Amino acid sequence: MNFEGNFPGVIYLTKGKISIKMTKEVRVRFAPSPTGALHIGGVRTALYNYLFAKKQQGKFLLRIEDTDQTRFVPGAEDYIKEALEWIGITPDESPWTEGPHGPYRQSERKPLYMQYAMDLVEKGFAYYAFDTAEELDAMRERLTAARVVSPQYNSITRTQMKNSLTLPEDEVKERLASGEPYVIRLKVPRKEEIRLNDMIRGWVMVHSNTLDDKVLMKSDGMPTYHLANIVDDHLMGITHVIRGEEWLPSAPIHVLLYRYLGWEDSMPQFAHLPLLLKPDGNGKLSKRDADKNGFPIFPMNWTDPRTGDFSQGFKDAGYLPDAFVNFLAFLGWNPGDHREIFSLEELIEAFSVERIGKSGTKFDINKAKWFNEQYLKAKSNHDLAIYLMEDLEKEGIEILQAKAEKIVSIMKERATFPADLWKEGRFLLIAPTEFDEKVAGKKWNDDAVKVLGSYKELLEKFQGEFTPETAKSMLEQAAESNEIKLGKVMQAVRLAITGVGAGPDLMEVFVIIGKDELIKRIDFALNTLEVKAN
RNA sequence: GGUCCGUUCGUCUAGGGGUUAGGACGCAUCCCUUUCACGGAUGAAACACGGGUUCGAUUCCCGUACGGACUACCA
Repeated sequence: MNFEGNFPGVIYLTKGKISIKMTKEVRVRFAPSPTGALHIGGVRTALYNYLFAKKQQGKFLLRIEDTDQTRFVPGAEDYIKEALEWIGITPDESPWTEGPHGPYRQSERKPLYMQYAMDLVEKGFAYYAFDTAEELDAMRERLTAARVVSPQYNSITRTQMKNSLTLPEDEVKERLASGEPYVIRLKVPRKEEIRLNDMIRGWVMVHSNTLDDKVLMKSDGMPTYHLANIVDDHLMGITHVIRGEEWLPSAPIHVLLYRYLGWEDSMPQFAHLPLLLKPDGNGKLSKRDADKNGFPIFPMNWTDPRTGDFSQGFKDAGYLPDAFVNFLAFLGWNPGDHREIFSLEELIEAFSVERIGKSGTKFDINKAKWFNEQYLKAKSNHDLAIYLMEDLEKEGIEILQAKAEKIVSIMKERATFPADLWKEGRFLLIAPTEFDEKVAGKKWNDDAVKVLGSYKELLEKFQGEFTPETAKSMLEQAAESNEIKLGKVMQAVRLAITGVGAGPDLMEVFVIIGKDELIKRIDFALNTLEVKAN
């Protein structure tokens, strides 16, 4: 991290150890726009902000950036709230837990912004513009036709447009008084080198002649992102702005705004995060890629209220929140050692902006699955059993907690998602009605028929406690009495009982199924399967 | 096109002027085992290219290529 400028703290050297004491509380914000479901990239931005804040014992705020009323999507705000809740990060200040700097919804802060825009106009750093959309289009077309490389409203073109810089003062007043629509634009200086020290990228320099006169106040009286975010960050005491790389090109505008508003001394430090890229090929990760490759891109299910488009979320696909967070944290960051599994608490402890990478990160769903498996295996049988029982309930099946735990204990090694517990362990509770033909063709033979026949008899006579050990010894006995090696028929036995050729330890399976049911299944298999193999 | 950002195994990445370039996912093989899985072991697999600087560059500098972001009265 580069602490040039306004490092909000003091560095102490005690007993050879460097300790940093923050004299100014670290305050960061996540500022999504409620225009739809929260994209996974946005969730990661929120996570990194949170981790940074908590690591510094600072505050994490959530601010809703809803200055574009045309893009408002009902439900999006609740979605953001619930998504953050799901991954376990709670904002210290938000529209729902107001702090000292509210409101936390920009639409509710509307009356605040105009005075700052006016301040800029008065100081000569901004101006009124009356150009219509058509006039702007015409200007761009004219410039394109004249082979101007990048047509923009800037220090040159503004002299030919309708604004308070070109119009007589009286006319400007008149237009304003008559209620004619207008915007307020930033007057970007013609020749100036704008420098900014990004915590991730170091010094970034941009010449002002490549910047255009950004609209600050829209004709509907709402501020644009550029103005609102600076005003709010300043008013809310934000010390660090951690956001996506897509903001880097407009960061110089923001520096200019801090300067013109007279807030440069308390300007936050910027950190622009690398983008999340498509898994295949190139470009920013989008919902299209997710649909195409069959993986989620949103934290939770989302149905677009305008199109009715449904997207499955990570939560609903069976991802555990801890696993999801762990996976997300490693998309662009690493702790610098070889550890991989981190709880949220551990992530806070290990997190630092210095260890965030610079380059874009391709999205690999396999890694997410691997993390999920790790977390699933680490879960207690007790918790997983509750999950399993809920799944079973949907099919009208009720079992005891103890039995559910037993099932979970042998199934969780091979599950990626909690739902796999039941999906792949179905045969433990429901007898097969058909058999895997491939396995039957290869393994089902006369020997298997003989052994199973004997085994059935032994089971019927058996009185003691049915355990994996007794189940095994009887099966061995059944094989021996037919002078058949048990190993030769094991697969066939498994097939007869479970219907498939693979699964957990068979004796454990037998005990869960139970002696009586076992006998029924042997009968069914013996009556159904035809011997094709030898 | 312009501006800005980036480039280490297929992917996520560690590292950093002298290393057998390390780990993880995935893949392959083997071991464990009644099967599958788990676990363990092993293996294939990378410093974009060209110039400098240097005794030495993957590491520093400059170009080139490639990729990306931005280029709205959207955020």
